[in-house]
Amino acid sequence: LKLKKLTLEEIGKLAGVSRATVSRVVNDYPHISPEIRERVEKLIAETGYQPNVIARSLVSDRTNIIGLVIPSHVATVFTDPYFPRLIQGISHTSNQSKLTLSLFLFHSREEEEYTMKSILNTGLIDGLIVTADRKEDSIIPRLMHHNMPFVVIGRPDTRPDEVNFVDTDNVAGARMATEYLVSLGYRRIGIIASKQNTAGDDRLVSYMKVLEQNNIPIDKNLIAYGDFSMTSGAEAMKTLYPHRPEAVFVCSDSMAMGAMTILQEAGVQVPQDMAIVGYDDLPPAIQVKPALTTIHQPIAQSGQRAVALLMDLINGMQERPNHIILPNKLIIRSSCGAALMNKLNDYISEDIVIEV
Amino acid sequence: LKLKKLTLEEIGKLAGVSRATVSRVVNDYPHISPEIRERVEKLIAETGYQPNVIARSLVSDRTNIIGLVIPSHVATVFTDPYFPRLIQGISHTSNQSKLTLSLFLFHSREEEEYTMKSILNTGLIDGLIVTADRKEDSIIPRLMHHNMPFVVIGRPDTRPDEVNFVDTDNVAGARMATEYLVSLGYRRIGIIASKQNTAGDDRLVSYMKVLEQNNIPIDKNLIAYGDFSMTSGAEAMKTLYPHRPEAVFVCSDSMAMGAMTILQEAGVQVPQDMAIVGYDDLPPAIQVKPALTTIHQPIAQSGQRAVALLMDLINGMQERPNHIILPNKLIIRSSCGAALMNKLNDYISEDIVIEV
DNA sequence: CTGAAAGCGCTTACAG
DNA sequence: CTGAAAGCGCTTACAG
Repeated sequence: LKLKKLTLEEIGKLAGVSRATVSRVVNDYPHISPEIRERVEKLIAETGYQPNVIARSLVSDRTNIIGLVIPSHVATVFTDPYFPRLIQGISHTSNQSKLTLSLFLFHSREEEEYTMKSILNTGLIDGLIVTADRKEDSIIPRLMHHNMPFVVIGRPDTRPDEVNFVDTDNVAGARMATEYLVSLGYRRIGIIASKQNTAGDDRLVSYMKVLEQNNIPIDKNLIAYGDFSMTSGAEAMKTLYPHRPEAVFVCSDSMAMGAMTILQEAGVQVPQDMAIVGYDDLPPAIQVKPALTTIHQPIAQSGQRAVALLMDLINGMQERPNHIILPNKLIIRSSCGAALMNKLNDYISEDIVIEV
Repeated sequence: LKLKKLTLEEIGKLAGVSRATVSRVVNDYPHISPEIRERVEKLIAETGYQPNVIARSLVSDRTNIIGLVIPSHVATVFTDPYFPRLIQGISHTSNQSKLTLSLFLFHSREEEEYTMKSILNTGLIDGLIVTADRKEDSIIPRLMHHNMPFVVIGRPDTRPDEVNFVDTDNVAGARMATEYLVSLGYRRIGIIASKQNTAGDDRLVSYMKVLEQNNIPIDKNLIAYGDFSMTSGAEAMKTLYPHRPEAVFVCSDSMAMGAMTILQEAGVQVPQDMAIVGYDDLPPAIQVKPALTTIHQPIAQSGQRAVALLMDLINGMQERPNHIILPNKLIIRSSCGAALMNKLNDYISEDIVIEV
């Protein structure tokens, strides 16, 4: 079916040289006579010849294909805008590095099992980027038994020390969020957290610490959990709302949007009646809520860094596990008072952006 | 760096047969003596041997890798939940068919140019799924000059007859949406449409036709356009709102959510003060708006059908271009009166779902 | 039913 | 600086 493509051999014949020489020209081998190089390059340009990457891979044992793995536990939240954002970052760096990105999205344990086996054994994939999940049967421990280079997005639950990962500074992010709300004068500050991953843990712990430091008692009625989906955010807000929080730190923008639909139905105005701080790096298209102050998590950048780190691993440029922690920013979209500004400036000013 | 993997040759040595025989066992060639087959299969199971797909591809000229191409013009709306949904469908069928899915997301024209050239010439990709765009420099006409099998998601703008595509029945969908609003008794029915693609065209034309058939004058002030993003939906609603529509058909759920934030700020209750019909197949996680009636577009299913069609093309099972048009459904989440029900039942009952 | 051999399109020591 | 040759790990006529 496929049309026959040109080969090195044929270019060589046309140029009157051997295929070895053409190969050397293609691969920028330095010691080639200028005339031959020119002749061959002209022919390549004219014919549009491009080397067969499969043949090349067979000899080099490198395909320049990397995989993004979304474990089956995570697939259920795959429609969250977090993932397109992550994919944008990964894809961008892959393109620049001339890597091909394959997407492995598993819809069941069996699919995951079968496909992972194939990924690990058939030689198609040079390395993997894996989104963290925390289930018992996580694929991360399993990956550690193989020699496939991989980078985790988010700090993995088990044995993070032994694994390469890229994460954002969730402790500092949640601290900024909570201190911001405290500095606005609120005392009854709720949280919609998550037990889904270590990011959720870090944010909850950091929130509690800030309350303690400010002598604000922790009220369990003001702590709810979601799974990062909009609906779970709405459900969580339903349980929080009866306890009359003045402010809520919602640990993802998607959950925040879900939470706000409940407030809307209840006739609660944000931020006048209740302050909300979200968390994520959703693109402008999603940020239609000027009322929503958020912690900006550089999702796309995480993807970029993950690809760069993975390339180092593939090239053997990395001895011990590397942990990249990217800083977050507080993005304030509504106006805020001078007292707040002073307090925040004292704190970590470069991490705070005011967009009014 | 990579550990040495087992080869056919080595399995053969262990089993005391030639690599040709092992190859035949692996590929289920029928005429093999039972003893040898059993011996080899046992060895394969014990060692976990899996054939090197690169070597296999080099001889078969097939990689079983398909690509999903998001043109650079479309990449800006890639964070819309439409894409994860589409990817879920494509990925699911790819996994089942033992195809590897590669994602080509272009951030600039140059990236698109460079990468498309490589896709078309290096032999890595067996076929492509392309999301439609309508710009002058669309990659679709270009693809037609090559012998790479491809399927378009959405009816392409130019020469659709010559191209394989999967689309949904936007004419029928928009008709259902508009007739639904008409049957509720509304006369001032607005639309937030889009000029981005043929789906937008079809929906707008169908909307206008239904109004005409019901002797409702078309008011240009009630027609606005967006680009499928939430913000554009919000912007569009800002221009519509001053003209006091009683109802608005918004041609995507994302735009509908954007539009509803404006209504919220204006204190307009949906559906009490204004009826809204959206369009898409967003997962339950996004559907936190019971107020929002929508046309259900089977996005994931489109992806599944596209993969199936693409496989046929790759296998040469398809002579002339195939156009798959999937039906939409009207999903009503708020209560509706008996008069409406009668009218809708007369119309196309199986396409209407009431979820109260 | 099974094996030796050719070949897929490259790369890369090795020789000259 | 260049070419002939070996080899990457498979598949598949061809012989037997």
